[in-house]
Amino acid sequence: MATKTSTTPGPAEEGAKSSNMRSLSRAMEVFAELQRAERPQRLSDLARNCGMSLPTTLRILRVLQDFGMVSQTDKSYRIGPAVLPAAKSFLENDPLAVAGRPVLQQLATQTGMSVSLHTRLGFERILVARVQGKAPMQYDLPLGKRLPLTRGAAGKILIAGATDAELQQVVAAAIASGHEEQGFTVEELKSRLPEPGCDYAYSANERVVGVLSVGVALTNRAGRANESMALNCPAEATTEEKIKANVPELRRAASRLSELLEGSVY
Amino acid sequence: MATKTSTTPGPAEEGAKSSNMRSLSRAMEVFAELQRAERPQRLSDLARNCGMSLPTTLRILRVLQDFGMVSQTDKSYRIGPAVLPAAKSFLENDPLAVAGRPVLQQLATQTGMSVSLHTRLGFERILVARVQGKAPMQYDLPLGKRLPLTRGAAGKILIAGATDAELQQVVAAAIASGHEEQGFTVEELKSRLPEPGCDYAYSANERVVGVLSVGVALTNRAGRANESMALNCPAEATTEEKIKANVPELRRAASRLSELLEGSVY
DNA sequence: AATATAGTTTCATTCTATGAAACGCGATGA
DNA sequence: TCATCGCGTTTCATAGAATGAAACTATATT
Repeated sequence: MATKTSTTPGPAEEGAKSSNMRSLSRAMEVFAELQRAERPQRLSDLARNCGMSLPTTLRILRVLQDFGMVSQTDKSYRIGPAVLPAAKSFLENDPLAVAGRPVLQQLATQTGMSVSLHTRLGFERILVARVQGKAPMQYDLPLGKRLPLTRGAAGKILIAGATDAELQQVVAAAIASGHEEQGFTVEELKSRLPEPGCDYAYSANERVVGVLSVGVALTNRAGRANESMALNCPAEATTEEKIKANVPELRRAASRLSELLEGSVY
Repeated sequence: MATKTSTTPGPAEEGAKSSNMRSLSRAMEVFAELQRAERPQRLSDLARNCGMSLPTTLRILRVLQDFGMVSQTDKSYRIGPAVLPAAKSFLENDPLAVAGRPVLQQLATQTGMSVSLHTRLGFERILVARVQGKAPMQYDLPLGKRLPLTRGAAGKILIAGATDAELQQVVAAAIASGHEEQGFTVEELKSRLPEPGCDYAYSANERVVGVLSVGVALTNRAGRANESMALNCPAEATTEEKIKANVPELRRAASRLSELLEGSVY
């Protein structure tokens, strides 16, 4: 009764796997490109950035618009309202998001720290759930935020066992998304990652200055780790020692959630 | 300098406009179908409900999964985590959502009632923003909720000037989505709609028993009304007279928002 | 007004998307 | 244990959808 959950880490970013369903893949790239840039985009920008012809891009946009995935004002395009019901559906139906909330809540109460749950998507991670701790964590981290795999305990633990080839891609993506400087190398990244054999990651002032964190991966049996859970705390309220003392609790919560996910026969 | 904003009301639901980009249109239908059913879906269900062959449905799902729009556990599919960043992008960049929030906030403070902002999508409307009033409105109405056009002031005002042919489609969609009973007719619907010439709609106990509401449409110059704003209040805290007394304020807020939307040169 | 730039439509060609059929596989039941 | 069934997956030949060049229109810039 093996349960295999996956949101394939596949392309998700710049064209990679080609072949199947070309037009659909391209449409998804246009859609992704629209999100990447904060500002609304013009047709010609989208076409150029996605590397496709104007007519093709236009046709894609028109269909997406018909379904509300894209809206248009004058000549500029942006994400449309149909994504809201989709997000609602995800938050209400995805086992990770649903089962995760109470687990996070309990852990936050136990530890007094903020707890967050991330899913890997391509070469980034996405914040899927979060519960505030006692120390309020001023900086804002809303649901759906795209975060790097290269920084923060919750990111690093997801690439702890990765091959050099994959780390290379991770680094490239982090640079492309502006999370790392231009010259950032795999070697530098490796120096941050947990020692082999260590099942948790630690970070201090890595993604956000003044914040410490520890993170562990959820165990999707028979598959590369795809989700992670982390504790965050402002430096004023904790120390490396103290936050690491919570790793056993964190580990326990993560196992509990992993088991819940296996159990639910979706 | 006419500003034309549109999220085409087009298909969005059951296949309608066919022709262009068949594979993409079908993919969007699969995606929509996945949201419609709360429960995760099996491949064969999706294929049947969308009226397409198994191989085609499978190929579509695989591509959507590559981009995180869909996730799979064993043999069942559901909406994937990539919709969260998309929703975030919408909420942060869409002029309606962005400009709407402060306007709603102010109106809620002024009137003490809950204020909500909706966008038409296909033959439904979607809750895009909401601010609670003093009387807390117990029932939950989260962002992204799909609501009918046939009930509630915010819905009815969006079809106030519609043709019979269109009302017929609205009625069909409302029945299909379970918002209206099987035998519901266009005539019944018409009896609820505001009198011709009246620029606001009123409802009492229509969608939710014990709630009164008034709604007005935003004026996208040169286009069918696509967005609406409404005040809601529990019956204990107001009366038809009292809530209607707020219509001028509501109208004013809606105009203000409409102007903001025109102004922003996106 | 003239020019340049961006968007849109047309159309012939190519190759992708498609479903029928064959296959694999696990579950159910005899 | 074996046969049967249902569902998912792969293969493959074919139809027709997706594509980009080019022509055309609209909009901005000088």
